Amino acid sequence: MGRSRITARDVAAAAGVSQPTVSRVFADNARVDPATRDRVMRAAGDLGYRPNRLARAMSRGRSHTVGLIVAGLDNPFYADAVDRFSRALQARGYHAVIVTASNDAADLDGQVRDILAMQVDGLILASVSIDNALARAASQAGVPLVLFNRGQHGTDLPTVTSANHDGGRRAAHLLVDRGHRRIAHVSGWQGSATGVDRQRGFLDGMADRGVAPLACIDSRYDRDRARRAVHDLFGADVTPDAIFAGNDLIAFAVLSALRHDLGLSVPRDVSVLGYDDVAMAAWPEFDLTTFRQPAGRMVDATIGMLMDLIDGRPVPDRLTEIRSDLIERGSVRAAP
Amino acid sequence: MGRSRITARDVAAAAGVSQPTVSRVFADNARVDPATRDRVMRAAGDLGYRPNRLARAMSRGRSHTVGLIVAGLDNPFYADAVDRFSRALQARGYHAVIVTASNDAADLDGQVRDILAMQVDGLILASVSIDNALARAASQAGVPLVLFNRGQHGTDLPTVTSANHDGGRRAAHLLVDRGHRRIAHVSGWQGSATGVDRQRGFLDGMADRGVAPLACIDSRYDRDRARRAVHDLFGADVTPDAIFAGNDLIAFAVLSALRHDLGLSVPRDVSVLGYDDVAMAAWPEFDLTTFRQPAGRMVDATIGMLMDLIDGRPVPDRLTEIRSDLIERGSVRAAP
DNA sequence: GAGGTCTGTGAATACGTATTCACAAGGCGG
DNA sequence: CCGCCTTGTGAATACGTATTCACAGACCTC
Repeated sequence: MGRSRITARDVAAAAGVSQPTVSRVFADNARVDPATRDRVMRAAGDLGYRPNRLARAMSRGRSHTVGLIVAGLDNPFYADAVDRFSRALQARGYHAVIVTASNDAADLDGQVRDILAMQVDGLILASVSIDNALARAASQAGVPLVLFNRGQHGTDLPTVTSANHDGGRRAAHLLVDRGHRRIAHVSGWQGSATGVDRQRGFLDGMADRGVAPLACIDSRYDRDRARRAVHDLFGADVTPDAIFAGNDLIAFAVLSALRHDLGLSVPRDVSVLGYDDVAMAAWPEFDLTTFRQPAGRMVDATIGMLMDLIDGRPVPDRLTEIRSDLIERGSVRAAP
Repeated sequence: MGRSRITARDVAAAAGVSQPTVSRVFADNARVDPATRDRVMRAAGDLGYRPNRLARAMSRGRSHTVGLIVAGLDNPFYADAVDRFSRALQARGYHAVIVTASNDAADLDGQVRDILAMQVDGLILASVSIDNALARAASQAGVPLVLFNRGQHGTDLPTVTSANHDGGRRAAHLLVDRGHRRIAHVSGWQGSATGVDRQRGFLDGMADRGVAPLACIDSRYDRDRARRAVHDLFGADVTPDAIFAGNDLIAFAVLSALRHDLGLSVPRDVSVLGYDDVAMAAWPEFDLTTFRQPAGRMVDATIGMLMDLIDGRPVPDRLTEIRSDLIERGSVRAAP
């Protein structure tokens, strides 16, 4: 097991040049005699040399590495996002160091400081919010960060989300316009900006139409909690005829509870509306009407913003909100 | 934006000691006077110093970083595995550099060499198989690797999988024992060891019982292909009364096709058996009987094996197969 | 043909930490 | 009181690359 890595010095010796010349050949920005370059490239090929990225990072002060901190990988939306992030970064010569976090702020602090010690060039926080102390630590270290789909109220940290408030509002409009009057919201976690914004949008949208919402129940993005919420809703005197769910996974849980626990039919008895448009939403078991968060566009915007920050380019907008389009399937009834 | 990272030298100056002493305090294996240690720790705390992990890696020849190459993040089983891997590695002071790969060998080669240049201490290949040239490149670089759930026939690379052949065989036994005689297999990709082993096990299990399999169709882990396979099966003269699916995702596609395209009832008309036991299998829409691949145990075994290899400890078994237990739910009919 | 610019390369050094080596101070046994 | 061992620390150096600086030679201009 040869820990005998080939170094630029080895290549230099083989090609009859000095180590800096090898470095210049691989740097691509310095002028090298074509004949010399050929010799070096041939020697490098023969020896199987690849520049040590750690050493390069040390020397240039750029690791070409980005920290990707994500919670909720059990949600296919975020699994998909991680997939896209990693590909997008690779395409730009970067690599992602992945850290899976809980929503526990104490853990997160250590994890972020740990990953900052790895000299990442940037930080993406997906589905995770951070406090000001942490944001300051990152900015003090000169490491830019972008929040993905989990804005932070009361800060001006660069953020990419879908237009959650707008989506929530349009959800309310849609359900009212389809003739529903007893509309409940099984919301996302009210400790997350995503959950809060969608709920506020929903409430504003209801107010727009002059209809009082039946109830808002926090599911905390938990399937069991969502199921119990449905049971509670249907145990009351006035029962909903439509449910707006905080995201698709919640909507699936709501569908299960309605159909399998309560024996109700969707959308005949109750309409269900989701948010995200994960792949499963199109499966015939769910056939979920939902607002699509365009993961591809959101990831591209995030990467673009991060790269601008890393390279010191001005960032047009610190807050990018991408509109969610309604994907109409079969879980919300047609207009009466 | 201060690129002005605090270095050990700064801490040394503040504490009135030399840089190596600071290094010793943080190394934890060298003897330092308690009073000195206190002064250094205090200074480090005041300045917010954390050792630069890149420099540490350069100096020690250990990056405490592992490459995690994964395909199929759209399968919740692998999303869950990534989550577990990242947590398990963090718990041991390691970090994961994630690379999402397709099953295209040409891409993979570049990606692996790229990540080797990052001086990772080890490599985990999840749901990805590699050719011998690549394995040699890694071993030549002195970087151990472990295959997770995608063994490689004809090599002796360290591998952790579930007991796929055994599982396939028991799948056949179960279906025959439940009175089925027209059993089809909508298999996983026959370019993957996982898919091949489960199918071979299935065929051997059928032979054990003296029942001829109705058909084996390669779904390539693709939902549409699986759906077409079901259509084909039910377009033939003899139609199946049970289907063993290559994994849970395939089983879900099969269920959709049976119920929504063909109007059949499960398990009354057809039994469906899966493999993996992803979380969704327990949802009432699917209620899937399946073999559980214990992700936690498999990940632990993988990490354990990799750490042994990294630290130069002898590895008890290069091939770890973890038995899959049957999780009986409602998609396979009871004994007649 | 002298002075100037341009091109290509090597020597030296920086990046931040860990480690080896040397050394001073202190404790101890004889 | 001398030699020896132990303990704690600093000076020097290594890890592998990128970059700065200096310099040699080629080429050009007037």
